[in-house]
Amino acid sequence: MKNTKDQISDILRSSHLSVTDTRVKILELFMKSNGALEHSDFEKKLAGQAFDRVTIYRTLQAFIDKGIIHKIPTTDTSVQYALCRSECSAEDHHDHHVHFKCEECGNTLCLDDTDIPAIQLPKGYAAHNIEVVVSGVCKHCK
Amino acid sequence: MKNTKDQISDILRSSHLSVTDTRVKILELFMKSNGALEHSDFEKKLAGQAFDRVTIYRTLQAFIDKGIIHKIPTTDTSVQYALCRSECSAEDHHDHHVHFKCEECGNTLCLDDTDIPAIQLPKGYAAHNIEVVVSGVCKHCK
DNA sequence: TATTTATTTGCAACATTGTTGCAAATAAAT
DNA sequence: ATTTATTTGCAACAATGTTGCAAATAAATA
Repeated sequence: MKNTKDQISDILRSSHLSVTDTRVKILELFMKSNGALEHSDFEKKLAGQAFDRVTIYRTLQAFIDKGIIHKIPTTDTSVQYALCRSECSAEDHHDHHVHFKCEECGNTLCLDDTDIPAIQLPKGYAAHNIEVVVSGVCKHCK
Repeated sequence: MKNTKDQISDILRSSHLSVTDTRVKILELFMKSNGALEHSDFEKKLAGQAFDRVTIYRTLQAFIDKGIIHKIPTTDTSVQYALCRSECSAEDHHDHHVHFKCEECGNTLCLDDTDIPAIQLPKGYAAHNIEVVVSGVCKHCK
């Protein structure tokens, strides 16, 4: 059984990204976290550890480009990021699961086993991607 | 049949908001538009007409608070706003319709007649609100 | 392993977006 | 017409996101 560091190196290498401190650290945080993270979370969690704001932006963008993480839509100006499952690739982010935002703890979760139902669009509309974000109370807060 | 200005005054008054130039102008833009609008749209459309940035922020927030408009989630830092239908109120934004973002024209539309299907959440999760944003190609761009 | 090459990082500077307090202007109430 | 309450615009600030470039680091090569 591989340790986390090795897993992370593998993910980076298979995405053709060099293995650097920042990238390892950020992926570690994703793997430790049970929910989505946003940019400011990284600035907080990495505070004092001398990771530049700009580097965090660029790292997250690189992970998006390579299909390692995906964005979750929000109604505010924050951008939530979560790890993709293994099936995702750079070209095709098929994260066909529901996202859940808990109004109590504020956490956003990927409900990996909750499928997105088919939606009957009006005539003339073609769907490429469907995002579902449910808000409410999660099982830990109820 | 009432004209738009009168309709707008009615909406504002019934929400207990004073009828001011900025509010009328912004509601007009919403009524003219066939899709969602974001803050920067107003800065552009109202450019030269001496409406302060801050006033636009406060106007949009007031409209949200009164249930006149609602936000549509996005995966970027923009915030999209669209008119609510008459059934919405300050306490209850029940906009149970699907939102559609066209990848061609960039427009975001409310598909008012497309219902959001029921979603079976895992045990322990309680849903208060469900947001569905479909992206693809709209009927005008196909 | 040492050296070269390619990539990534941190810094500085800047652009954009969102917020707050307060006096002046405007709308509503009297 | 006057008073009262609300809204606006300005200034100043805070937070967030972007770009160019030299220095640092990782990967590739010898």
